[in-house]
Order: sequence, then C-alpha cells, then structure tokens
Amino acid sequence: MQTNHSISVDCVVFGFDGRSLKCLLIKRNGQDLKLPGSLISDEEDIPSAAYRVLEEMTGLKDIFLKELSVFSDPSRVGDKDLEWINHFYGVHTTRVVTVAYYALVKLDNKIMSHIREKEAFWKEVDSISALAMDHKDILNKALSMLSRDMTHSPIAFELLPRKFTIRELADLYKAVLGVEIDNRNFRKKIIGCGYIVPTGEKEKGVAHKPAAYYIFDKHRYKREEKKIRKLNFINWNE
Amino acid sequence: MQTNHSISVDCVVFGFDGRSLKCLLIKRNGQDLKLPGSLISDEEDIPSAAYRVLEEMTGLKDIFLKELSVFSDPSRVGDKDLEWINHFYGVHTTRVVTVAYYALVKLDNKIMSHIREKEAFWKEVDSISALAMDHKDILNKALSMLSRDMTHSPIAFELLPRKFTIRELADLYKAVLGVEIDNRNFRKKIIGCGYIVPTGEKEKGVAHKPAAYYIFDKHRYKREEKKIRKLNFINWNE
DNA sequence: TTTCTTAGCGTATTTTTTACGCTAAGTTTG
DNA sequence: CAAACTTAGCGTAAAAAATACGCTAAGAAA
Repeated sequence: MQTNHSISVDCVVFGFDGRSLKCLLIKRNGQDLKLPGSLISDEEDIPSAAYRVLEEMTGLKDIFLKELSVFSDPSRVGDKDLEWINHFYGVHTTRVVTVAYYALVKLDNKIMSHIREKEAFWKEVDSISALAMDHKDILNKALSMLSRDMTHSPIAFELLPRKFTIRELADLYKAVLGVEIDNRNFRKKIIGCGYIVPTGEKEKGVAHKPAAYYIFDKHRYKREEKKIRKLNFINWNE
Repeated sequence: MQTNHSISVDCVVFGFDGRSLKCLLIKRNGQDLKLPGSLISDEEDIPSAAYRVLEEMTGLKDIFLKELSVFSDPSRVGDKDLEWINHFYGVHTTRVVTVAYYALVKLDNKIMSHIREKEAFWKEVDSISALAMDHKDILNKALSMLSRDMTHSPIAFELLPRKFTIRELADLYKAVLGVEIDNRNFRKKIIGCGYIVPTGEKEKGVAHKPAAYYIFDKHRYKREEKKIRKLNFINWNE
C-alpha cells in the first residue's frame, strides 16, 4: 500500500498587464520551463506550502490563492524529472503527487523587480506551448477554472491595480474570457452593482478623454451579497 | 522534507430519497462514524482510488464523482486514528493527507441492498452531528460545493431516478438549497430549457393528479450548451 | 482646426423573471 | 357518491434585466 512517494504543490500565478494574461514560469537548468512549486515539508499543511512558494517567488504574503486539483498520474513525473527532484531536494522519491493551485497577483513594480531576482519571468499565456512534466495540463485547468470563477465571483480585482478604469476591467474580461463587450452596457452593469465606486481621480496622459478611476469596495460587496438571495437561482449554462 | 506520510481518498456519497439529502457513512469498530475512504496504492492514481472505494461500497462503476479538495492539516488524524490506520492497512504512517471527493448516486433497490452487506448506511445530512477525524469538515465542504454545482450545472439528475416528475426535481432543489420554489414558474423554466423531455408515462397510485414523467436528455443538453453563448456573462452573485 | 479615440449618458426594444389566477385529474373523507 | 383535498399544469400581466445603439464630451495627435 505504502509508496515512497512525495507530495508537492505547484502554482499557476496569473498576472494582467493591461493587454494579455500572463503566467509566471521558471527556467530550470536554464532550459525546461515549469511552474513554481515545491515539495511539502513535515508539519506543513499544503496551502501553507503554496503560500511559502508564492512568497519566495513574489515577495508577497497576501495573495489570492485557490486550489485547482490534485495531479496524481503515477507516470506524471518522468525518470529524468524524478532524478532532478531527488537531487534538488535530497530525497529518494519514486512518485510525486502534486496539488495544483492558481494565484492572482497585481503586476506592480515591486513584484516585477522581485521576480527578476529569481530565475522567473512572465509569459503570455497564449504563447506557452510546452512545459515540463504535466504542467501544461495544470495550466489549462487553471485557465478554465479562472474563466469560470471570474464570471461567478468578483476576483478580477485581484489582477488589477487598486484603482482601475472601467475600460481596464473590460479589457481584462475580454482577455481572459475572449468575449466581445459593449462598452456602454458593461459600464451600466458595473456602475449599477453598487460596490464599484469612483475615487474622484482621472487618468492622465492618455490620447483620449481620460477615464475615471474606480475601486472595488469589498465591504459593500459583502453587504450586497447578503441582501441578494436570487430566486431564479438555477442557471445550468454557466 | 520527506515524511513517512500516506495519501488517502475520502468520499462524500450523496443520495436523495425524495424527502431529504442522505450521506453514506461507515461505522468503524461499531462506534465511530466516518466517510468511506481508503489509502491509495502504488500505481494507482487518486481518482481511480476513489472509484475503487465507490465500487466497493455501492457495487456501481459509473458514478458521478468530483474532487472537493485536499485536507492536509498535519494534526488532522489523531494518534488513535493513526493507530487504527496503521493496523488496518499494515503500514507505518505518521501523517495522512486525504483527497476528498463527493459522489452522487441514485437510491435504487440495487444500491440499498448492496450497502446493507457492508457496514454502511444512509444518514440524513441534517442529522449528522459528529464524524471521525475531520470528516465533518469534509462533509460541510461537500455540501456547499454541491449547492454551488447544482445551480450551475445539471447534475441534479444524478440523484434522481432516470424518470422523474417535475415535483421530484423541485423537491430535490428545495432539500439541497433550502429555497422556496413556485411550482408554476419552476415548471415553465424546466419545460422551456428544451432538454428535459416527457416520456409519455404518468405517476400511478398517488393521492392527487398524477404527474408526467420526464427524462434528462444529455445529448440535447450538449447541443443547447453549444448554442448558448451568454453575452451577459458576468454574475458575481452566484 | 480638424481628426481620432475612448468616456460616458440616454432611450427604446426585447427577453427573462416573477406573481399569481384558474382549471384538471386524481384520491380520500364523510 | 358527492364534497373536500391535493398536486398538475396552463395562462396572463407586470416588473426587471439585458441588449442594441444613438449621441455628445474631453482630451491628444495630426
């Protein structure tokens, strides 16, 4: 029953630069691309291991993190990768089961410079063709889960700066979901929800009418959430 | 880094008897109540282990199964439980990380008699107060995930007989989501969706006007699903 | 000064949801 | 055997939400 196996975490870290969705990758041995991850250690639960990896990579502690699923195909880690893991961590493992997470971060200067110090970099999601082990599968699953979650809960704001314009929000949805958005109706929906509030500030130095900055008011959202008990609750096409 | 740990699966198996939501439990040592589960074995991936447990418990191979999440608190299994596990499986584990799943089954005669042969039984979900280890947490998470999933995808039919009445479907939603349902509007919604089709048969021996039986047409659902690309895609209150 | 781009308001139409009246078809009760 | 009771199932009107799209405004660039 008992194998000489290990448990690891792998994190799909998403970022948005205003144009396209990015994913944080690591170059191992200056060659293979992989997701940031780590074996878990004794006395550490798995979410903690994921936060540890994220803090190491980004310098940030307070990051949106959600479990994707477990990847456990006995052959998911090939002999070569296994060798690397055993060498790198100083273990004697024959099988690694990984718990995959996805994380959302705001691409500010702090994180950009922190990442440069690691062997990590941002890569446009659409341009990622192959990754080590089953990390491409993990990325794909993360992408579909992100799309789903962004339509059902207000997590888009985890990818945007604290102050954002409605256009930036729409661009994010267009990039992630690949949908067309009518500027005017989208605006109505956003303003109407009651918890995305204007800061009073405006864009500067743009080659068009400057847009107003908004922030997502978490507390108001919680309040609204409680109020709304949608009766027409069933929607099987989402 | 490397612990003498094991990986297990635990399954929250839900059933619906027309009145309330039930969960399959096992009496261990004729005392403690726990969820059905097992350590995973070599060469077995984790979903396969879950299906193995389910087949053993229910005799069924084709069961709706979905991963919930991983439970990995280093102290989630107490000393006594650990002792039991080591004895039962003949291992020497110091830590068990479990991958939890929830499963949906139709409560027909076949499954009812199969379960009687095991040390298992159905218990009304609302009446379950305490379970071994962190199994109550797992059950709670399964319940909230079930509610979520039942509103977003047509999985209710996994809990109902192949032929069901619209009232039975509504009763299931009332039991799981705890909502009030207007019979007439619910009916309109169900009929209108296009993939819940009447069989032509009717209820017999009920003390009121007999209702028509319907079946869920999976193929039509898939077709509809493709057609519908909801533009008003954002709904953060679900 | 004209052109270009996006911001942002408004309005009319269509679709969806909700509320609720009413008849139908059976069983149970007196 | 009729009256009472229960759920089935159709319909209609009002309210709310989503959609389509016209139009002006504010700035930079040409």
